Amino acid sequence: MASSLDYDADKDVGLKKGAWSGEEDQKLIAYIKRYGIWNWNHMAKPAGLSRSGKSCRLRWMNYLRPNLKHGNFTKEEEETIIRLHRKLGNRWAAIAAKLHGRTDNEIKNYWNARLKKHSKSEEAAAAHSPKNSNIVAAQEASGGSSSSNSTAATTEPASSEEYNDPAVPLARLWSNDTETSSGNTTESVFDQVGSPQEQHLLIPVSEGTCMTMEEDFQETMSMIIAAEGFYSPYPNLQESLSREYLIYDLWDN
DNA sequence: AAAACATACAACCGCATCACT
DNA sequence: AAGTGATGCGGTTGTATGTTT
Repeated sequence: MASSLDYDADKDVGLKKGAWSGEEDQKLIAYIKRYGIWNWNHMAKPAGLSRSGKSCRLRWMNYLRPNLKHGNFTKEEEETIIRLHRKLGNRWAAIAAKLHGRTDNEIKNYWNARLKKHSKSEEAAAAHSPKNSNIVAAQEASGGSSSSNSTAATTEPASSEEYNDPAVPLARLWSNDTETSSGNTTESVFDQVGSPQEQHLLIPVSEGTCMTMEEDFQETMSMIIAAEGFYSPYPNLQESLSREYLIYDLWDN
């Protein structure tokens, strides 16, 4: 059975695929900030996105979610991954759970890159030491030895400061949020008015008046689009993120 | 300078599992 | 208990970017 989040692949040919634009990021963040996460399949449309729920979820979980770290892994993180992988195997989500701010996807990518690099050197090494495993080789390569000239760590582990830097802007986006550890916002309009299903996608906008979530969101977005001002955390997210700050200013006040 | 190759990472896909009715 | 929808996970692919030849 295809899951509901797979439906897009089969039916909704019109849905956009591929890399997310800054504008799309902006819409998704703004929408979640305002309404919270209630149903990925039904959130995309009112958020103004021609994306599948699955795509939205993935983008959120792997990139837009607050408190995510971006950038190179630290030595400590690297060692943790190796240790946990030895213990848990390819259970990336479980490993990610132990590394705050890192996603399973990121860890998986990192590990696979390492394994690829190591598989070659390991084959050579295997001639000398047949018992060597990928994990051991990876551990040795990343190990504390000063001569960790491992090919694996081409992405040389960054200092804490280094890897923190790129994450700052997104972290700032969410710095004033109340959220769960999983990154889901816990306070949304639904805390006051009930779930979207319950409210038939209607939210109160003033005394005695309601509008649909889509209308409300579009109205807010139009205000934001009209605004100016930039903050440029990521080169490719320049405009979107700057708009985000304006969004939060508007909504927080 | 340009082509070929390597690398990193974002995103997609299919399946498993969970939750609800 | 079975059916259905929603979510999560891991494997894989596509592509942008960097490096080498």
